Amino acid sequence: MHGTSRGARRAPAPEERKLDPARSRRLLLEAAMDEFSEKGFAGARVQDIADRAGLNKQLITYYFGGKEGLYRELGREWLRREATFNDPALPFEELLARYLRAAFDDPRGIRLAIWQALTGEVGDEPREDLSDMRRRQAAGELADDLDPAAMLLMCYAVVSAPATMPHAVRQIFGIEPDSPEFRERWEQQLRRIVRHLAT
Amino acid sequence: MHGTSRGARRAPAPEERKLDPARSRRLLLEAAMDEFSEKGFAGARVQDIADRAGLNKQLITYYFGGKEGLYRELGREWLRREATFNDPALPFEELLARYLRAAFDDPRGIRLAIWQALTGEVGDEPREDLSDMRRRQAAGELADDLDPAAMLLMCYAVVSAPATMPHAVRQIFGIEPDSPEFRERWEQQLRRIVRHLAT
DNA sequence: CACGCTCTCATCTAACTGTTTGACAACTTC
DNA sequence: GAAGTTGTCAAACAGTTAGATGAGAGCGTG
Repeated sequence: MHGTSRGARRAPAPEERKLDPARSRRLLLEAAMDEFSEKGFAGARVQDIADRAGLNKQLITYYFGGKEGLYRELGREWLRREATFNDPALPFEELLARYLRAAFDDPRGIRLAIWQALTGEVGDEPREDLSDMRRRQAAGELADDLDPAAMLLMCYAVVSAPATMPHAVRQIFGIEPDSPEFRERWEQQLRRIVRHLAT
Repeated sequence: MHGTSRGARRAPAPEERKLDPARSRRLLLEAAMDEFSEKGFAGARVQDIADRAGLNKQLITYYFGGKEGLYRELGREWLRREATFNDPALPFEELLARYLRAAFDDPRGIRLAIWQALTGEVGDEPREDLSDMRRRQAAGELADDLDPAAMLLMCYAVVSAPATMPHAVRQIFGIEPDSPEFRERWEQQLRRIVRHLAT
């Protein structure tokens, strides 16, 4: 494209701008996250994404090269965010609770991941690091007869459960999966389960 | 093209009987289960279902009134099958293992359920019965401080996990979710977890 | 054999979807 | 302020899909 000769662009009108590429990109990505996490790739409509962003659908092609490009960009972006979470200093119980709350507050990432899993899309995510879990096991936070890998998968499963099987929540608990009551109850139970698995 | 009345149909499998409505229905349902569980409702193609069944796609309209009718029928059928499973005489650990093996042997039902959950379809499934779990808790199969409802949801989650998050399995365990190695390892770990939760 | 149910095949169409095209306004640069 | 670039939009386009229709073959039964 244009060479690096272009210096710092003139301050782009701090207040209100009619043409704001960065803003448009962001709006589209945000709208796409909503739509794709809600309906999946096949179910999502480019028109709906554009409508939600309040922009013309043609901009999806313009900025991302089409529906699929937008979808991929979304996956990449979310992967970046995902990485910065683990805190070795926290007790495992707290760490799990943190993940759980994040999942409740914004289930879109989880829904997107599940959809990718169901449609058999393979992301190039790196091998999961088990060293932290092993350390916790050595420190007595996890019983010796349990497999750190299995523990991790179980955690993924139970944190995602409210998002992936809301129908089961309604059936079993008789309350809405996103209600404060359920959030609290599920978190407390997970805490207890983790405690049981430490001994 | 078509003008010549083609009396020579392509060899219609001499020994196999044609014109068998029950068989056609079954073939279509089976093929539909494959396709829908694999690609979801929006992603599945009527043509593909017909191809897989080795039948004409028009029969889908003929027997089920269209794609959606077939989809609904599928949900109803699977619900019926699901019901007959619980065996109160079995130790909980064994019961869980049974569910797990069933899930491994045929993940289509689980995949379909997850897809329904993601797309927000509400089946009219009955309220889940917790009495058996309560009985087990009273009998000492589940620690007193744990919620039977939470236990049940956790079981659903961990049994479904290999089907709903195969990518996580590959990341964490480094093996294929449907490999015998993983099946065995996951079952053993779930058994141990259940044991931990009994005390 | 004639009749009705089962099934195949080819064709059509109506709707829908993602993308392309072209016009044009907003903005930058000189 | 003029020229050129970038951002945005509306309409047209091309591909796909589910479903309808009609002609007709296979097959059991009266």
